[in-house]
Amino acid sequence: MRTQTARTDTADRMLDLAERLVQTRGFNGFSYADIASALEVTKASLHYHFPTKAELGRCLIERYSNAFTAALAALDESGVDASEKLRAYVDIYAGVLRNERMCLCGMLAADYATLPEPMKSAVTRFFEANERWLAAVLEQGRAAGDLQFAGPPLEVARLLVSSLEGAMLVARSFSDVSRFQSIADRLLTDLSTTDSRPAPSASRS
Amino acid sequence: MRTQTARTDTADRMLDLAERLVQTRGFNGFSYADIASALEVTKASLHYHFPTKAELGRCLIERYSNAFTAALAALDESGVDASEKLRAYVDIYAGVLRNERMCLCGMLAADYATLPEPMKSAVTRFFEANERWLAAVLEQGRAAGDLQFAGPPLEVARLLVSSLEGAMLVARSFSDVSRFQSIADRLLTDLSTTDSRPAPSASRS
DNA sequence: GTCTATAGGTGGATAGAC
DNA sequence: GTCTATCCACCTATAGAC
Repeated sequence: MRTQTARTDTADRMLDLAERLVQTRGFNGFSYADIASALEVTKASLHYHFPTKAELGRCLIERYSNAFTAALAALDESGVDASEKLRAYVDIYAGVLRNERMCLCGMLAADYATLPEPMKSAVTRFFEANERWLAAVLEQGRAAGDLQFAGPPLEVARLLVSSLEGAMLVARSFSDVSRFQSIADRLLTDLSTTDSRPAPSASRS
Repeated sequence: MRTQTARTDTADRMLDLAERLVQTRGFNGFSYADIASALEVTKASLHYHFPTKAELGRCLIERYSNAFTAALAALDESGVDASEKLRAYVDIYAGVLRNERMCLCGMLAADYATLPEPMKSAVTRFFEANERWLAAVLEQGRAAGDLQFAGPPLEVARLLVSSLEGAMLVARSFSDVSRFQSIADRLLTDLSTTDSRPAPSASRS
Protein backbone atom coordinates (compact mmCIF):
# COMPACT_ATOMS: atom_id res chain seq x y z
CA MET A 1 0.00 0.00 0.00
CA ARG A 2 1.08 3.54 -0.87
CA THR A 3 2.41 5.47 2.17
CA GLN A 4 2.24 9.22 2.57
CA THR A 5 3.07 10.51 -0.90
CA ALA A 6 0.64 12.82 -2.69
CA ARG A 7 -2.59 11.20 -3.88
CA THR A 8 -1.75 12.26 -7.41
CA ASP A 9 1.98 12.22 -7.95
CA THR A 10 3.79 13.98 -10.75
CA ALA A 11 3.67 11.16 -13.28
CA ASP A 12 -0.08 10.81 -12.74
CA ARG A 13 -0.67 14.49 -13.29
CA MET A 14 1.36 14.26 -16.49
CA LEU A 15 -0.72 11.32 -17.64
CA ASP A 16 -3.96 13.09 -16.75
CA LEU A 17 -3.12 16.07 -18.90
CA ALA A 18 -1.63 14.04 -21.73
CA GLU A 19 -4.77 11.93 -21.76
CA ARG A 20 -6.99 14.96 -22.10
CA LEU A 21 -4.79 16.35 -24.87
CA VAL A 22 -4.89 13.11 -26.85
CA GLN A 23 -8.64 12.80 -26.38
CA THR A 24 -9.27 16.34 -27.58
CA ARG A 25 -6.49 17.00 -30.09
CA GLY A 26 -5.17 13.60 -31.17
CA PHE A 27 -1.74 12.04 -30.70
CA ASN A 28 -0.14 14.35 -33.28
CA GLY A 29 -1.95 17.42 -31.98
CA PHE A 30 0.00 18.06 -28.80
CA SER A 31 3.62 18.24 -27.68
CA TYR A 32 5.72 17.75 -24.58
CA ALA A 33 5.89 21.54 -24.38
CA ASP A 34 2.08 21.73 -24.02
CA ILE A 35 2.14 19.45 -20.99
CA ALA A 36 5.25 21.03 -19.48
CA SER A 37 3.94 24.58 -19.60
CA ALA A 38 0.50 23.65 -18.26
CA LEU A 39 1.98 21.76 -15.30
CA GLU A 40 4.80 24.28 -14.83
CA VAL A 41 7.53 21.71 -15.17
CA THR A 42 10.18 21.36 -17.85
CA LYS A 43 10.18 19.14 -20.89
CA ALA A 44 13.25 17.41 -19.45
CA SER A 45 11.25 16.43 -16.40
CA LEU A 46 8.61 14.90 -18.63
CA HIS A 47 11.27 12.90 -20.44
CA TYR A 48 12.50 11.59 -17.09
CA HIS A 49 9.10 9.96 -16.44
CA PHE A 50 8.27 9.11 -20.05
CA PRO A 51 11.48 8.86 -22.11
CA THR A 52 9.71 9.00 -25.47
CA LYS A 53 6.33 10.11 -26.72
CA ALA A 54 5.72 6.54 -27.87
CA GLU A 55 6.21 5.33 -24.28
CA LEU A 56 3.93 8.06 -22.96
CA GLY A 57 1.29 6.96 -25.42
CA ARG A 58 1.66 3.33 -24.46
CA CYS A 59 1.21 4.21 -20.77
CA LEU A 60 -1.89 6.24 -21.60
CA ILE A 61 -3.60 3.35 -23.34
CA GLU A 62 -2.59 0.94 -20.59
CA ARG A 63 -4.05 3.13 -17.87
CA TYR A 64 -7.20 3.85 -19.88
CA SER A 65 -7.75 0.18 -20.69
CA ASN A 66 -7.24 -0.82 -17.08
CA ALA A 67 -9.77 1.74 -15.90
CA PHE A 68 -12.24 0.51 -18.50
CA THR A 69 -11.70 -3.12 -17.56
CA ALA A 70 -12.20 -2.29 -13.90
CA ALA A 71 -15.42 -0.41 -14.65
CA LEU A 72 -16.78 -3.33 -16.66
CA ALA A 73 -15.79 -5.82 -13.97
CA ALA A 74 -17.57 -3.70 -11.37
CA LEU A 75 -20.67 -3.78 -13.56
CA ASP A 76 -20.45 -7.56 -13.75
CA GLU A 77 -20.32 -7.77 -9.98
CA SER A 78 -23.22 -5.40 -9.51
CA GLY A 79 -25.72 -8.12 -10.42
CA VAL A 80 -27.88 -5.90 -12.63
CA ASP A 81 -29.49 -7.37 -15.73
CA ALA A 82 -28.09 -7.20 -19.23
CA SER A 83 -30.08 -4.22 -20.45
CA GLU A 84 -29.03 -2.21 -17.40
CA LYS A 85 -25.41 -3.16 -18.10
CA LEU A 86 -25.75 -1.89 -21.65
CA ARG A 87 -27.26 1.34 -20.38
CA ALA A 88 -24.38 1.77 -17.94
CA TYR A 89 -21.89 1.01 -20.71
CA VAL A 90 -23.37 3.74 -22.87
CA ASP A 91 -23.25 6.11 -19.90
CA ILE A 92 -19.49 5.66 -19.67
CA TYR A 93 -19.16 6.91 -23.23
CA ALA A 94 -21.60 9.75 -22.60
CA GLY A 95 -19.54 10.87 -19.63
CA VAL A 96 -16.41 11.09 -21.76
CA LEU A 97 -18.26 13.11 -24.38
CA ARG A 98 -19.70 15.46 -21.75
CA ASN A 99 -16.09 16.37 -20.93
CA GLU A 100 -15.76 17.36 -24.58
CA ARG A 101 -13.51 14.39 -25.22
CA MET A 102 -13.42 11.55 -27.69
CA CYS A 103 -12.76 8.00 -26.47
CA LEU A 104 -8.97 7.72 -26.14
CA CYS A 105 -8.75 4.64 -28.34
CA GLY A 106 -11.29 5.95 -30.82
CA MET A 107 -9.09 9.00 -31.25
CA LEU A 108 -6.00 6.82 -31.58
CA ALA A 109 -7.81 4.71 -34.17
CA ALA A 110 -7.92 7.83 -36.31
CA ASP A 111 -4.19 8.41 -35.75
CA TYR A 112 -3.55 4.70 -36.22
CA ALA A 113 -1.29 4.86 -39.29
CA THR A 114 1.09 7.24 -37.52
CA LEU A 115 1.36 5.30 -34.24
CA PRO A 116 4.38 3.29 -33.08
CA GLU A 117 3.74 -0.45 -33.10
CA PRO A 118 3.24 -0.95 -29.34
CA MET A 119 0.45 1.62 -29.37
CA LYS A 120 -1.24 0.07 -32.39
CA SER A 121 -1.66 -3.34 -30.81
CA ALA A 122 -2.82 -1.78 -27.54
CA VAL A 123 -5.57 0.09 -29.39
CA THR A 124 -6.98 -2.98 -31.13
CA ARG A 125 -6.77 -4.95 -27.89
CA PHE A 126 -8.93 -2.27 -26.25
CA PHE A 127 -11.60 -2.71 -28.90
CA GLU A 128 -11.46 -6.48 -28.67
CA ALA A 129 -11.83 -6.43 -24.90
CA ASN A 130 -14.88 -4.18 -25.21
CA GLU A 131 -16.39 -6.42 -27.85
CA ARG A 132 -15.83 -9.53 -25.76
CA TRP A 133 -17.45 -7.97 -22.70
CA LEU A 134 -20.43 -6.74 -24.71
CA ALA A 135 -20.82 -10.08 -26.47
CA ALA A 136 -21.03 -11.84 -23.11
CA VAL A 137 -23.61 -9.36 -21.85
CA LEU A 138 -25.65 -9.72 -25.03
CA GLU A 139 -25.59 -13.50 -24.85
CA GLN A 140 -26.63 -13.47 -21.22
CA GLY A 141 -29.39 -10.95 -21.94
CA ARG A 142 -30.80 -12.92 -24.82
CA ALA A 143 -30.81 -16.12 -22.81
CA ALA A 144 -32.56 -14.36 -19.94
CA GLY A 145 -35.15 -12.91 -22.31
CA ASP A 146 -34.48 -9.25 -21.64
CA LEU A 147 -32.65 -8.65 -24.91
CA GLN A 148 -33.49 -9.68 -28.46
CA PHE A 149 -31.32 -9.73 -31.56
CA ALA A 150 -30.52 -12.02 -34.44
CA GLY A 151 -27.18 -13.66 -35.14
CA PRO A 152 -23.94 -13.97 -33.20
CA PRO A 153 -23.56 -11.78 -30.10
CA LEU A 154 -20.04 -10.80 -31.21
CA GLU A 155 -21.43 -9.24 -34.37
CA VAL A 156 -23.87 -7.13 -32.42
CA ALA A 157 -21.11 -6.23 -29.98
CA ARG A 158 -18.99 -4.97 -32.87
CA LEU A 159 -21.88 -2.93 -34.17
CA LEU A 160 -22.30 -1.34 -30.75
CA VAL A 161 -18.63 -0.46 -30.26
CA SER A 162 -18.28 1.00 -33.74
CA SER A 163 -21.56 2.88 -33.62
CA LEU A 164 -20.87 4.39 -30.22
CA GLU A 165 -17.36 5.42 -31.27
CA GLY A 166 -18.74 6.99 -34.43
CA ALA A 167 -21.53 8.72 -32.56
CA MET A 168 -18.99 10.26 -30.18
CA LEU A 169 -16.80 11.34 -33.08
CA VAL A 170 -19.58 13.11 -34.95
CA ALA A 171 -21.41 14.49 -31.90
CA ARG A 172 -18.23 16.05 -30.59
CA SER A 173 -17.72 18.02 -33.80
CA PHE A 174 -21.22 19.47 -33.28
CA SER A 175 -20.57 20.02 -29.55
CA ASP A 176 -23.89 18.28 -29.08
CA VAL A 177 -24.14 15.45 -26.57
CA SER A 178 -27.82 14.93 -27.43
CA ARG A 179 -26.76 13.76 -30.89
CA PHE A 180 -24.88 10.94 -29.17
CA GLN A 181 -27.63 10.23 -26.70
CA SER A 182 -30.30 9.96 -29.34
CA ILE A 183 -28.27 7.44 -31.32
CA ALA A 184 -27.35 5.43 -28.23
CA ASP A 185 -30.99 5.31 -27.11
CA ARG A 186 -32.03 4.02 -30.50
CA LEU A 187 -29.37 1.30 -30.46
CA LEU A 188 -30.49 0.17 -27.02
CA THR A 189 -34.17 0.27 -27.96
CA ASP A 190 -33.49 -1.95 -30.95
CA LEU A 191 -32.09 -4.57 -28.57
CA SER A 192 -34.88 -4.22 -26.05
CA THR A 193 -37.68 -6.78 -25.70
CA THR A 194 -40.11 -4.08 -24.61
CA ASP A 195 -39.93 -1.72 -27.57
CA SER A 196 -42.82 -0.89 -29.85
CA ARG A 197 -41.44 -1.19 -33.36
CA PRO A 198 -43.61 -2.58 -36.12
CA ALA A 199 -43.31 -6.33 -36.64
CA PRO A 200 -41.53 -7.53 -39.78
CA SER A 201 -44.04 -7.79 -42.58
CA ALA A 202 -42.70 -10.90 -44.27
CA SER A 203 -40.16 -13.71 -44.03
CA ARG A 204 -37.93 -14.68 -46.90
CA SER A 205 -38.69 -17.78 -49.02
CA MET B 1 -14.65 23.91 -71.46
CA ARG B 2 -11.07 22.90 -70.67
CA THR B 3 -8.78 23.00 -73.76
CA GLN B 4 -5.63 20.98 -74.15
CA THR B 5 -4.05 21.10 -70.68
CA ALA B 6 -3.19 17.86 -68.91
CA ARG B 7 -6.12 15.81 -67.67
CA THR B 8 -4.80 16.11 -64.14
CA ASP B 9 -2.98 19.38 -63.65
CA THR B 10 -0.50 20.08 -60.90
CA ALA B 11 -2.94 21.43 -58.35
CA ASP B 12 -5.16 18.38 -58.77
CA ARG B 13 -2.27 16.00 -58.24
CA MET B 14 -1.37 17.92 -55.10
CA LEU B 15 -4.93 17.64 -53.87
CA ASP B 16 -5.07 13.94 -54.70
CA LEU B 17 -2.02 13.19 -52.61
CA ALA B 18 -2.96 15.55 -49.79
CA GLU B 19 -6.38 13.91 -49.65
CA ARG B 20 -4.86 10.48 -49.29
CA LEU B 21 -2.49 11.70 -46.61
CA VAL B 22 -5.29 13.29 -44.58
CA GLN B 23 -7.47 10.20 -44.94
CA THR B 24 -4.71 7.89 -43.78
CA ARG B 25 -2.65 10.00 -41.35
CA GLY B 26 -4.90 12.85 -40.25
CA PHE B 27 -4.52 16.59 -40.78
CA ASN B 28 -1.67 16.84 -38.28
CA GLY B 29 0.04 13.71 -39.56
CA PHE B 30 1.49 15.03 -42.81
CA SER B 31 3.48 18.02 -44.00
CA TYR B 32 4.04 20.03 -47.17
CA ALA B 33 7.39 18.26 -47.40
CA ASP B 34 5.62 14.89 -47.66
CA ILE B 35 3.61 16.04 -50.66
CA ALA B 36 6.52 17.88 -52.28
CA SER B 37 8.91 14.95 -52.15
CA ALA B 38 6.33 12.45 -53.42
CA LEU B 39 5.40 14.65 -56.38
CA GLU B 40 8.99 15.79 -56.95
CA VAL B 41 8.16 19.46 -56.64
CA THR B 42 9.28 21.96 -54.01
CA LYS B 43 7.41 23.13 -50.95
CA ALA B 44 7.45 26.63 -52.47
CA SER B 45 5.53 25.34 -55.46
CA LEU B 46 2.92 23.88 -53.14
CA HIS B 47 2.60 27.20 -51.37
CA TYR B 48 2.01 28.87 -54.75
CA HIS B 49 -1.13 26.78 -55.28
CA PHE B 50 -2.21 26.54 -51.64
CA PRO B 51 -0.75 29.47 -49.67
CA THR B 52 -1.47 27.93 -46.26
CA LYS B 53 -2.19 24.48 -44.93
CA ALA B 54 -5.55 25.78 -43.74
CA GLU B 55 -6.43 26.76 -47.30
CA LEU B 56 -5.26 23.39 -48.62
CA GLY B 57 -7.49 21.70 -46.06
CA ARG B 58 -10.46 23.85 -47.00
CA CYS B 59 -10.02 22.97 -50.69
CA LEU B 60 -9.82 19.28 -49.82
CA ILE B 61 -13.14 19.31 -47.98
CA GLU B 62 -14.78 21.34 -50.73
CA ARG B 63 -13.69 18.93 -53.44
CA TYR B 64 -14.62 15.89 -51.37
CA SER B 65 -18.03 17.28 -50.50
CA ASN B 66 -18.74 18.18 -54.11
CA ALA B 67 -17.84 14.69 -55.27
CA PHE B 68 -20.08 13.22 -52.58
CA THR B 69 -22.96 15.51 -53.48
CA ALA B 70 -22.59 14.60 -57.15
CA ALA B 71 -22.58 10.89 -56.35
CA LEU B 72 -25.74 11.22 -54.26
CA ALA B 73 -27.45 13.30 -56.94
CA ALA B 74 -26.58 10.64 -59.52
CA LEU B 75 -28.17 8.06 -57.25
CA ASP B 76 -31.31 10.16 -57.01
CA GLU B 77 -31.52 10.35 -60.78
CA SER B 78 -30.95 6.62 -61.22
CA GLY B 79 -34.54 5.86 -60.22
CA VAL B 80 -33.65 2.90 -57.98
CA ASP B 81 -35.66 2.30 -54.83
CA ALA B 82 -34.73 3.46 -51.36
CA SER B 83 -33.14 0.26 -50.14
CA GLU B 84 -30.95 0.11 -53.24
CA LYS B 85 -29.92 3.70 -52.60
CA LEU B 86 -28.91 2.83 -49.07
CA ARG B 87 -26.92 -0.13 -50.35
CA ALA B 88 -25.14 2.09 -52.86
CA TYR B 89 -24.48 4.67 -50.15
CA VAL B 90 -22.82 2.04 -47.98
CA ASP B 91 -20.78 0.90 -50.97
CA ILE B 92 -19.28 4.38 -51.30
CA TYR B 93 -17.95 4.06 -47.76
CA ALA B 94 -16.76 0.52 -48.37
CA GLY B 95 -14.81 1.70 -51.40
CA VAL B 96 -12.99 4.32 -49.35
CA LEU B 97 -12.12 1.74 -46.72
CA ARG B 98 -10.89 -0.74 -49.33
CA ASN B 99 -8.30 1.91 -50.26
CA GLU B 100 -7.18 1.75 -46.64
CA ARG B 101 -8.59 5.19 -46.01
CA MET B 102 -10.94 6.74 -43.50
CA CYS B 103 -13.69 9.09 -44.68
CA LEU B 104 -12.03 12.50 -45.11
CA CYS B 105 -14.52 14.28 -42.89
CA GLY B 106 -14.61 11.46 -40.35
CA MET B 107 -10.86 11.82 -40.02
CA LEU B 108 -11.17 15.59 -39.74
CA ALA B 109 -13.84 15.14 -37.08
CA ALA B 110 -11.14 13.49 -34.98
CA ASP B 111 -8.78 16.41 -35.62
CA TYR B 112 -11.63 18.84 -35.13
CA ALA B 113 -10.28 20.76 -32.12
CA THR B 114 -7.07 21.59 -33.97
CA LEU B 115 -8.69 22.74 -37.23
CA PRO B 116 -8.92 26.35 -38.44
CA GLU B 117 -12.48 27.69 -38.36
CA PRO B 118 -13.24 27.46 -42.11
CA MET B 119 -12.44 23.75 -42.04
CA LYS B 120 -14.56 23.13 -38.95
CA SER B 121 -17.75 24.46 -40.48
CA ALA B 122 -17.08 22.64 -43.75
CA VAL B 123 -16.81 19.35 -41.85
CA THR B 124 -20.13 19.71 -40.04
CA ARG B 125 -21.81 20.84 -43.26
CA PHE B 126 -20.63 17.60 -44.87
CA PHE B 127 -22.27 15.54 -42.15
CA GLU B 128 -25.48 17.57 -42.33
CA ALA B 129 -25.70 17.17 -46.10
CA ASN B 130 -25.30 13.41 -45.75
CA GLU B 131 -27.93 13.28 -43.04
CA ARG B 132 -30.40 15.30 -45.11
CA TRP B 133 -29.94 13.06 -48.13
CA LEU B 134 -30.32 9.91 -46.06
CA ALA B 135 -33.36 11.28 -44.25
CA ALA B 136 -35.07 11.93 -47.58
CA VAL B 137 -34.25 8.43 -48.83
CA LEU B 138 -35.52 6.92 -45.59
CA GLU B 139 -38.75 8.87 -45.70
CA GLN B 140 -39.35 7.92 -49.32
CA GLY B 141 -38.54 4.28 -48.58
CA ARG B 142 -40.89 4.08 -45.61
CA ALA B 143 -43.71 5.67 -47.59
CA ALA B 144 -43.14 3.22 -50.45
CA GLY B 145 -43.14 0.30 -48.03
CA ASP B 146 -39.66 -1.00 -48.78
CA LEU B 147 -38.13 0.34 -45.55
CA GLN B 148 -39.35 0.18 -41.97
CA PHE B 149 -38.23 2.10 -38.92
CA ALA B 150 -39.74 4.01 -36.02
CA GLY B 151 -39.45 7.72 -35.39
CA PRO B 152 -38.14 10.65 -37.40
CA PRO B 153 -36.11 9.83 -40.54
CA LEU B 154 -33.47 12.38 -39.54
CA GLU B 155 -32.76 10.45 -36.35
CA VAL B 156 -32.22 7.24 -38.27
CA ALA B 157 -30.10 9.13 -40.79
CA ARG B 158 -27.87 10.36 -37.97
CA LEU B 159 -27.54 6.85 -36.63
CA LEU B 160 -26.47 5.65 -40.07
CA VAL B 161 -23.87 8.36 -40.66
CA SER B 162 -22.35 7.97 -37.19
CA SER B 163 -22.38 4.20 -37.26
CA LEU B 164 -20.82 3.97 -40.70
CA GLU B 165 -18.13 6.49 -39.74
CA GLY B 166 -17.38 4.56 -36.58
CA ALA B 167 -17.36 1.25 -38.40
CA MET B 168 -14.81 2.64 -40.87
CA LEU B 169 -12.70 4.01 -38.05
CA VAL B 170 -12.52 0.76 -36.13
CA ALA B 171 -12.34 -1.57 -39.14
CA ARG B 172 -9.41 0.37 -40.55
CA SER B 173 -7.38 -0.15 -37.38
CA PHE B 174 -7.90 -3.90 -37.84
CA SER B 175 -7.20 -3.66 -41.60
CA ASP B 176 -10.39 -5.66 -41.95
CA VAL B 177 -13.02 -4.49 -44.42
CA SER B 178 -15.29 -7.39 -43.46
CA ARG B 179 -15.67 -5.82 -40.03
CA PHE B 180 -17.20 -2.80 -41.74
CA GLN B 181 -19.27 -4.86 -44.14
CA SER B 182 -20.79 -7.00 -41.42
CA ILE B 183 -21.88 -3.93 -39.47
CA ALA B 184 -23.23 -2.16 -42.55
CA ASP B 185 -25.19 -5.26 -43.58
CA ARG B 186 -26.75 -5.46 -40.15
CA LEU B 187 -27.75 -1.79 -40.23
CA LEU B 188 -29.40 -2.25 -43.62
CA THR B 189 -31.12 -5.45 -42.58
CA ASP B 190 -32.64 -3.70 -39.59
CA LEU B 191 -34.24 -1.21 -41.98
CA SER B 192 -35.41 -3.82 -44.44
CA THR B 193 -39.03 -4.95 -44.71
CA THR B 194 -37.97 -8.42 -45.82
CA ASP B 195 -35.75 -9.46 -42.94
CA SER B 196 -36.35 -12.37 -40.61
CA ARG B 197 -35.83 -10.97 -37.15
CA PRO B 198 -38.01 -12.16 -34.31
CA ALA B 199 -41.09 -10.05 -33.71
CA PRO B 200 -41.14 -7.89 -30.58
CA SER B 201 -42.50 -9.99 -27.76
CA ALA B 202 -44.44 -7.27 -25.97
CA SER B 203 -45.70 -3.70 -26.27
CA ARG B 204 -45.32 -1.17 -23.51
CA SER B 205 -48.31 -0.44 -21.22
C1' DG C 1 13.46 14.19 -9.61
C1' DT C 2 13.92 18.59 -11.56
C1' DC C 3 16.51 21.91 -13.65
C1' DT C 4 19.34 24.75 -17.67
C1' DA C 5 21.04 24.40 -21.96
C1' DT C 6 21.25 22.69 -26.31
C1' DA C 7 21.48 19.44 -30.04
C1' DG C 8 19.58 18.12 -34.45
C1' DG C 9 15.71 17.95 -37.08
C1' DT C 10 11.28 19.40 -39.17
C1' DG C 11 7.17 22.44 -39.22
C1' DG C 12 4.75 26.14 -42.22
C1' DA C 13 5.78 30.02 -44.73
C1' DT C 14 8.27 33.87 -47.58
C1' DA C 15 11.61 36.54 -50.83
C1' DG C 16 13.21 36.92 -55.04
C1' DA C 17 15.47 34.84 -59.32
C1' DC C 18 14.22 32.51 -63.55
C1' DG D 1 4.51 28.32 -62.25
C1' DT D 2 8.61 26.51 -60.37
C1' DC D 3 12.87 27.06 -58.42
C1' DT D 4 16.85 28.11 -54.53
C1' DA D 5 17.59 29.84 -50.34
C1' DT D 6 16.27 31.09 -46.02
C1' DC D 7 13.59 32.40 -41.68
C1' DC D 8 12.10 31.24 -37.34
C1' DA D 9 9.20 28.77 -34.44
C1' DC D 10 8.59 24.36 -32.80
C1' DC D 11 9.52 19.40 -32.35
C1' DT D 12 11.53 15.23 -29.68
C1' DA D 13 15.27 14.06 -27.20
C1' DT D 14 19.79 14.26 -24.48
C1' DA D 15 23.80 15.89 -21.43
C1' DG D 16 25.02 17.16 -17.24
C1' DA D 17 24.55 20.28 -13.00
C1' DC D 18 22.00 20.52 -8.66
